[in-house]
Amino acid sequence: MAGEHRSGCPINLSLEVFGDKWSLLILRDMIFGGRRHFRELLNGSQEGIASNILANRLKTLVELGMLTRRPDPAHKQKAIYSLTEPSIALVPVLAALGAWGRRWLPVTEELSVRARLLEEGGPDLWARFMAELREEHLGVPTTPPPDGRTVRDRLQAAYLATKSTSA
Amino acid sequence: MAGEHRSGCPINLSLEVFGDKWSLLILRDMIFGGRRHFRELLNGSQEGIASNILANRLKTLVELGMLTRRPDPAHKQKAIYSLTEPSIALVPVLAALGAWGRRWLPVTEELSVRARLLEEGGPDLWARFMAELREEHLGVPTTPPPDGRTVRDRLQAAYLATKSTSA
DNA sequence: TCAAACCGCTTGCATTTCGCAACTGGAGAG
DNA sequence: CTCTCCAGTTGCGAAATGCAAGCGGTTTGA
Repeated sequence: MAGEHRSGCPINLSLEVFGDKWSLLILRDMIFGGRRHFRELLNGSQEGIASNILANRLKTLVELGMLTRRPDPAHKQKAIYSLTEPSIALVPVLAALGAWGRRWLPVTEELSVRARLLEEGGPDLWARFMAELREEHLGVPTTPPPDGRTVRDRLQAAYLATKSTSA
Repeated sequence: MAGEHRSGCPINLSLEVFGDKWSLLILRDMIFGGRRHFRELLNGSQEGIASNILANRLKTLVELGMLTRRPDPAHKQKAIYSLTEPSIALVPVLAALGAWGRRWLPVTEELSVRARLLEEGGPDLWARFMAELREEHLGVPTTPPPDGRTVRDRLQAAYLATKSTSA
């Protein structure tokens, strides 16, 4: 499975992990949307991923160590997907990518407000967000949110507020 | 050509631009390797891109506004590709991606030393590098390098030094 | 108790993209 | 005049993509 690499360049190796149109969107939905189950990822996808492609990407992301998969103890047929440290560490990459896309591409207001907040928050906000993800996905305890709301809640609230005013 | 977008999310739109295994490598070779011609990109590619794929990607990158193409006045059959402001603005994204890949993937020492310097240099170094790229590709004058060497020269020198010691 | 909805996928199949190798017409150099 | 270089192009088999339908099992709600 660990096939040959085209080169040992960090950018190339990164592209070998998520150099396709879907993998990074799945990670985005898990990171920012808090999705953990197959159906949540399938039905919640803004872009409409097909189930076979989702299944295939989840499998390879698990094989690559970007995700882990375990059965849901409360629901025998559900599987829970969790982020790993490498995928949590993508937060700054997603922030940079979101900032670039927001500046140069025809984004919609409501779907880019999260990117704006993440950009404005800077490395401190990213670190806080990553700590919350570690708690949620890896069980690593963190301090409670400074203002009582998690970073994801704040991003989500901003998204919903923008959506309602632009509707 | 400006077909439909799957969504207005900045991450998704970014992936629609370079969500494949080659486009970002071409931009990387132009940004860090200083390549401007088809043959330079074809023969200099660490990863061995095929000529039809290179031609196809250059065409779509031009159509998307990430590159411009013009004939070489000194050599009638040569074409010169130039970065545009959006592609120059990818420097922070490439820095973040390189830093991530360097930390989590099996990179080689010589091919990741550039990523390390870029990470250590931080936003100031990125801004300096982007100014040099604007001068080189867009004709926007900038101040001479503070220490007499361009950022790309410094990155390249570090790469060559690492390569010779690990050979 | 039993049907309906939901669970994570899998399968079949048509379309698109990828990628190798060979090749093209034209220009530059000696 | 010929050899090399130039930016691609063409043909074609292999692989990936994507749509729609289906699968065996589980949970839910009446």
